[in-house]
Amino acid sequence: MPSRKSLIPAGPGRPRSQEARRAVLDAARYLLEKRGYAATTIEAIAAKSGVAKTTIYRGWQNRAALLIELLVEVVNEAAPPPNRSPSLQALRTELRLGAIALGGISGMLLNSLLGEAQQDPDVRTALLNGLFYPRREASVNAIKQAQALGELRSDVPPHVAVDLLFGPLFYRMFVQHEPVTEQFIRQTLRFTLEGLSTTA
Amino acid sequence: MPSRKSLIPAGPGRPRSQEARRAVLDAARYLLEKRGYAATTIEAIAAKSGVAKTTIYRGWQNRAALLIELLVEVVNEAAPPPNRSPSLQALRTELRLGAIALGGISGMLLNSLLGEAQQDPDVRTALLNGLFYPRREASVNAIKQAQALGELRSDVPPHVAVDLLFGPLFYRMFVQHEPVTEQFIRQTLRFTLEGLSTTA
Amino acid sequence: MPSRKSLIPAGPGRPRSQEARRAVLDAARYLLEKRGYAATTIEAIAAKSGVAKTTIYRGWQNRAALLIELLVEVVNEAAPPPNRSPSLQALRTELRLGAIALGGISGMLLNSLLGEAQQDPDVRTALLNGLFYPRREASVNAIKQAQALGELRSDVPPHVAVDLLFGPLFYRMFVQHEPVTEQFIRQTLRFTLEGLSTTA
Amino acid sequence: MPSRKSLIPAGPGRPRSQEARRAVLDAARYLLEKRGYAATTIEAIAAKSGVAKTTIYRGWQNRAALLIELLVEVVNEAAPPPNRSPSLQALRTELRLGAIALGGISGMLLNSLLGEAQQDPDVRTALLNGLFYPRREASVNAIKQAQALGELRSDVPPHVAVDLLFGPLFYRMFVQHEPVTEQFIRQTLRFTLEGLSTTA
DNA sequence: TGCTAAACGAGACGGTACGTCAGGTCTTGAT
DNA sequence: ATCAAGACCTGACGTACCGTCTCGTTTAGCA
Repeated sequence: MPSRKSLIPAGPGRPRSQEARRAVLDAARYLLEKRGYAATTIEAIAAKSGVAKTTIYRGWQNRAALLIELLVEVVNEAAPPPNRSPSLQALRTELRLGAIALGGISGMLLNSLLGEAQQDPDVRTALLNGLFYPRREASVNAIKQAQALGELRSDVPPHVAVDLLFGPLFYRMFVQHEPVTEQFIRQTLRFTLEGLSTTA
Repeated sequence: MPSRKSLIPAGPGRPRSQEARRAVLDAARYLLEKRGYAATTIEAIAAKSGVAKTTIYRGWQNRAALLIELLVEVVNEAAPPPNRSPSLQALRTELRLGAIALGGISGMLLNSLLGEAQQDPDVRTALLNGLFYPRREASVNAIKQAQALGELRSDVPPHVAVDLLFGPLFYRMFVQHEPVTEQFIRQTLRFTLEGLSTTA
Repeated sequence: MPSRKSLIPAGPGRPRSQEARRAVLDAARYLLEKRGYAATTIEAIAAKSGVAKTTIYRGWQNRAALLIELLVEVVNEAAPPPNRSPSLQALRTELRLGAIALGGISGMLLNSLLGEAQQDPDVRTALLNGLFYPRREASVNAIKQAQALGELRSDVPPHVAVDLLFGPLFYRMFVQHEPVTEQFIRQTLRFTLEGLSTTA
Repeated sequence: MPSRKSLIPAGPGRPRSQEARRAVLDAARYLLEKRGYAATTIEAIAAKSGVAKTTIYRGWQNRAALLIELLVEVVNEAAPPPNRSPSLQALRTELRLGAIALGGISGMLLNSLLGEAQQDPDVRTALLNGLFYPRREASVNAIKQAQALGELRSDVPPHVAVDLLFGPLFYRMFVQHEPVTEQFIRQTLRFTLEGLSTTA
């Protein structure tokens, strides 16, 4: 058995149950996959996981907080956060991984949460801090390095370049007017990067 | 007094009240602006508008249908559907108008509805048919014409080109990691079009 | 089918369902008998009766209000309110009927409700107005008449006389230190009335 | 510092805290007075007294047990159990004392506990054994003695006589249809005893 | 002009889920 | 061994909206 998180001073009282925490997240994941976002209620999660509603509310402020944590977990599983080799090639990889990572329930989950984020600034902040900013940081660095190496034109602000690259992917994800195919990813990369490259 | 829609045979019984319809949409709009998406419930709309819930449900299948109609109305008000001069310049205009049109409540409303669309295919279909496809059609035509005139390279599928242009805008709209500024629109246009143009 | 209570002006909107009302009271009665006061929760009543919780709360402010109505109903069933022949004999009858009426679930129910009345003045008021005062009134009148006829001494305030007669019965009911037997009722009547009568 | 109960061999481990016990009862009393029966929850008592819920449950089986102990304590404080001079005069005193003792929170507490007793036989038993039977015993003895001395007629079973005397008092206490005044106590005594006495 | 049919307002209905509260139990570390 | 602290499961609370239903009341066009 893994010893208690001794990093946290472990105040008085019975410690939070890690088993319960896991059971909740697993149940939420199961429900999302099998029955969709709307059916993934706190009530249903409690019933499925065997963890009491009160315990869930002790661990997360609301449904959104729980699902954001789950989303981050699922996404990081599918596409580990990129922390090395900030090259142009890394951008290709990140874009591809992103497309894959957001393919399953996580895409649906992200979309739904962005809907909630519209009404609740806390949700938005949590999504940005938990998911977008960390990954964006890496991509921005890759852009900067490519600019330093002369691979990309320097008159494009890195943040804008990132949006030009990732925007089309997320656009199709959100609106779903057309499917996100492997070919579409290739085309996005090619046509956008050619435009941004100094060889233009 | 506005004459009845006499194109429809007008069967027996009392005709639908156009005043009620307007009152409902106006109340929904008011509530969206003042109290947000979540508070814009059918119940609240009924109370605010003085129109009975039953009557609302006679006119729209559910809350989403009502709000989609409202969204289309508001967007078309702010940015009338582009039906002439399918040129490269039209694309610039459309992109700018889109940014403006989605600036107020309509952006929030669209985001929230896309969240619902995730769970309800009907909502998605209605959004696509009512909002996206018509405007997309115009943009695609503009791209095609520009390709025919040699202004844009021909090896880019028009649908993809549209996504490359509009993706970054919607991306920022949805995620709101950074604001959609006038400058950002300009940069998107410039860097994307330069890349897609034959002058590259 | 009994036509609508046309005594009440029947305002706008769908009228309250009398079937639902009956089903709720019947379910409450059943639960009280079979599973006791504590188990007779709104939730259980809703489940048993098939009437939605919200509908129950629309009809009664809380559990106590519902149970008071049931209590009054049950008691009036077992011992119809005495409205004639205000004689000494009527007192005997009323005392006997009271003992019988409070024998079944109504005794338990009354006790429990008096407990709640302790904490909630509204409950107390409802109990007094719905159950105690009307019947007390009749008994007081009987006493007065008997005093006028010279059957009872006149220096006893009627309200006090009523309490002397009914107190012992309720005392045993509430505390249950000893059972309320037919003999006890007889003894109460005899020894108390002998003391109160002018023949003393 | 109050020395530990050193009569008990003081086995291993930390001795049970008498301070905790007192703190619990005092907190319960305070809460009853200030915020009523419903608000006197175990949770609130624990918070107010600084004693852990676990410890409370070690000392009492449940909330009712705790409150019964408190009730007995409070009542015995206000009206010490009558253990001498079993005379007719003692009955007068006991009745008066009872009225006084049940005047404050103890009346409310007793009523509420009798409500609970309805659903829980243990509560009833505890109340009878802890409060009613001991005092009743004394009153019954007083009656018997008075009968032996010829002060009271002998054809009245002593238990019944006690109920005739105390019933009216408790009746008004429970139902609270009218206040328990000093005059009412006098009247009860006078009219009941006159009836029961051989001088009738 | 009166009949008929549908729309209207009002609001009750059966549901689902919410977030909270207290009950009584269990698990820590500290005394 | 007992304590304070506090997490745990359980069950009920009362509320908010959902979308449907029944009323009695307009409001037209047709007869």
